[in-house]
Amino acid sequence: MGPKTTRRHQQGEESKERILDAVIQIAAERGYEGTTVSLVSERSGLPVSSIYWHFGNKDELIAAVIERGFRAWSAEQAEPFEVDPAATRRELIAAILHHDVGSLARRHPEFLRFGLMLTLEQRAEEPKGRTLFLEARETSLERIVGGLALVLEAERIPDDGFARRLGQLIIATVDGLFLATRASLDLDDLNSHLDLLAGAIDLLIEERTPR
Amino acid sequence: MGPKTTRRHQQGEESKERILDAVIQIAAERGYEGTTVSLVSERSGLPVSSIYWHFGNKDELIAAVIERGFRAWSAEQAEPFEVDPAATRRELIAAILHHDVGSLARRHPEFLRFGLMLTLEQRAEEPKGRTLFLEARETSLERIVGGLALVLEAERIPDDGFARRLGQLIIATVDGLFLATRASLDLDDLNSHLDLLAGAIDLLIEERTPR
DNA sequence: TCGTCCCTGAAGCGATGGCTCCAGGGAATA
DNA sequence: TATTCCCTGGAGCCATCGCTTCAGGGACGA
Repeated sequence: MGPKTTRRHQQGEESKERILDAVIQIAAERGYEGTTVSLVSERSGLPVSSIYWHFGNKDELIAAVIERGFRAWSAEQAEPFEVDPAATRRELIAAILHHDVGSLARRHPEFLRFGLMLTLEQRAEEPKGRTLFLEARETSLERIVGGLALVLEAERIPDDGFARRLGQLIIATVDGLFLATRASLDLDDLNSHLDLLAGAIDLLIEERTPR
Repeated sequence: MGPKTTRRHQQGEESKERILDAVIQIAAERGYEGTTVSLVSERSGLPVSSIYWHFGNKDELIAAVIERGFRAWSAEQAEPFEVDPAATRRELIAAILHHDVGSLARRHPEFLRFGLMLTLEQRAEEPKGRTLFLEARETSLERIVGGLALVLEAERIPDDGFARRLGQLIIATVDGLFLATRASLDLDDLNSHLDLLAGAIDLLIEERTPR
């Protein structure tokens, strides 16, 4: 399975990375349709034939960049993330928000931006990259719902889909806040809005807590 | 100022409408770049030359469709909207949400969808339509902030930008929820999430109320 | 009935889209 | 040194892109 000519193979991997770097940059600016192979070639400094040699066609190229982005983000999510045991519930929720979704907006803005574009689009035949992004998003939802379910359980709140609804609300809000950074909101505002959101979620849970 | 040949002029207006109908349909599916004049011609049944005769070029065409969408939505927002005087604050907030922003998602989904695409995009020269959409969005924010400010005032909560932050949170959430309808959320869920959001806003205000 | 003006139809411009082909170059292996 | 295999370079295919041009057709006021 291993490559025969290591050195040469390594250079190929580097080329792939350079190409994908160019793709995510362009795609985040101009969307699927606006991402042209010749532009990718120009910005990456590699010839068109290399792009096709590595990725086969445009759809696979786009899919590859989504996959790489999701992998990078997943790796970060998997990092253990410690919380002060004395933290309030609200602080705990805020921590989840910042770690799980806020990080996406902060550390992989191009990935999220392009992913949201793909989400909005709809063409005759679904780009592979769109499917991948939606799956990634679903995975992320499950993660958040899992975290919320633990919180609800600790409060003895029966979870009849409540955690899921909260999770959907959270993801939606973060998406929307990120979108707003494309208009007039700046990144610092985004973080403070995340805290506001954490407060709102906390209060919604409080309201449901039996006593 | 009036048209000379009324009948012919009227037909021209109808053609314009048919063209814009085709544009918003295509643009909501495929974005700015994916909206080609020849496709618009095909779907509207009118020749390319008519499109250019009416709108001059592609950028103006896109701008016109955004403008029409915003006008339609504004007209609806301007409609008086009555609230039960006995309504709770939460119900009042929910009513504002449904009337001001929810209506956009429900009644002009293509407009919102395309607008969000434009918001995400960024090309060398900003399309006129994008600027228009962002202005529309700003107007809408002011409206909501105005409504919230009244609520805060009634509760004697000092408004040091709190209303604006809530407004931004609301718009972001609605955008995000709409986005989610492009993935897996259905429209009924959107409405129930709006109520959840109204509850969250209500609780955030409650928390700030001096007593 | 005539001329005017709004709009349409068809043809076609240069540029660019995705994609293919194929002759190599150059490191690794024999 | 000879051979193999990964990758690159560049020319070029055909379709379609945005956009333009211009000769009319048809309803109107005169």
